[in-house]
Amino acid sequence: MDSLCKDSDLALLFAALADRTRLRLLNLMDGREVCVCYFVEILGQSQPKISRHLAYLRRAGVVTARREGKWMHYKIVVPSHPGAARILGETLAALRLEKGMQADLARLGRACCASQKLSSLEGAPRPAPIETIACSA
Amino acid sequence: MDSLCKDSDLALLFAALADRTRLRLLNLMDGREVCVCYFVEILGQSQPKISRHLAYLRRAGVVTARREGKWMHYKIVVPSHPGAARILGETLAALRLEKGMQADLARLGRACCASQKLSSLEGAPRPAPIETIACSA
DNA sequence: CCTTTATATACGCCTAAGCAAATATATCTG
DNA sequence: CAGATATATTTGCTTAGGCGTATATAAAGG
Repeated sequence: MDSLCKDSDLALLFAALADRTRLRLLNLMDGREVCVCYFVEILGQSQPKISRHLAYLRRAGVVTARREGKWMHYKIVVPSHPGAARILGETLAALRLEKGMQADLARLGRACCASQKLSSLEGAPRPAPIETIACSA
Repeated sequence: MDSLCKDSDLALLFAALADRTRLRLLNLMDGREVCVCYFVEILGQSQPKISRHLAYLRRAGVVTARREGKWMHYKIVVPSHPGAARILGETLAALRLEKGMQADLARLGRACCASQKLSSLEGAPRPAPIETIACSA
């Protein structure tokens, strides 16, 4: 089931974070639950690729999925391991400072407001804010 | 030269941290410069394996090496990227809480004091404390 | 110089995991 | 039930990187 389960909890978390695409996904999920269709739209990458990375994050216990009709919503899970939670929080804080990550969030905002117009997102459920992740920053 | 250079600075750091052996090495280097012979002795793993992981950490910019005669000393480099520095600091703090990591440090202390007796470490240079890594914890 | 000691690198093997393209599944709608 | 839509998984290929073993390099000492 968990092909990427190495040994240390932390090593597992780090493996999940060691990919640019997954960092971009996590940044978009920082503080909100996001529908897969937005990831595809915003990252401009293939739907199977997005799904694969989301599956990886899910297997690593970093995110959870919730189905709502045809749509799947993903959000970040605060790790039970306190150290992991702090590291994830620091990671999200660091991502917030990156230009590219800010651009992704800006596109999310725009896609959200334009979801009635963008044919690709017509009727898609809007990203919903959730309780903010504990962040020591 | 940098076969593991992906794209994001952070993804590179996380890849370096995504291995149990490397986390053990970093834990041993937390706050001190350590000679390779101690790593081999304490982790109880083959010298080439230790060297390979140290090379990986060096290529990732997480540690630097210093030669002293026959011996090589490794120590942690505080990343110039502030976010990376915080994440590394949190990581080291989290490792300090792990039983296995504490056991490694205990063995380091013992190996250090017994280095005249342990034939494998006879004459090996002792680990030296250095300035502590910035740690937000 | 030749040997020993300490460390690094190369080689061969194997698995994890990245990608694109194709296909499967689940849900809604008519 | 038959599409259409949204998402997930499989397949096939390629590369990174883990491991053990063997070998290379660097320094020290006779």
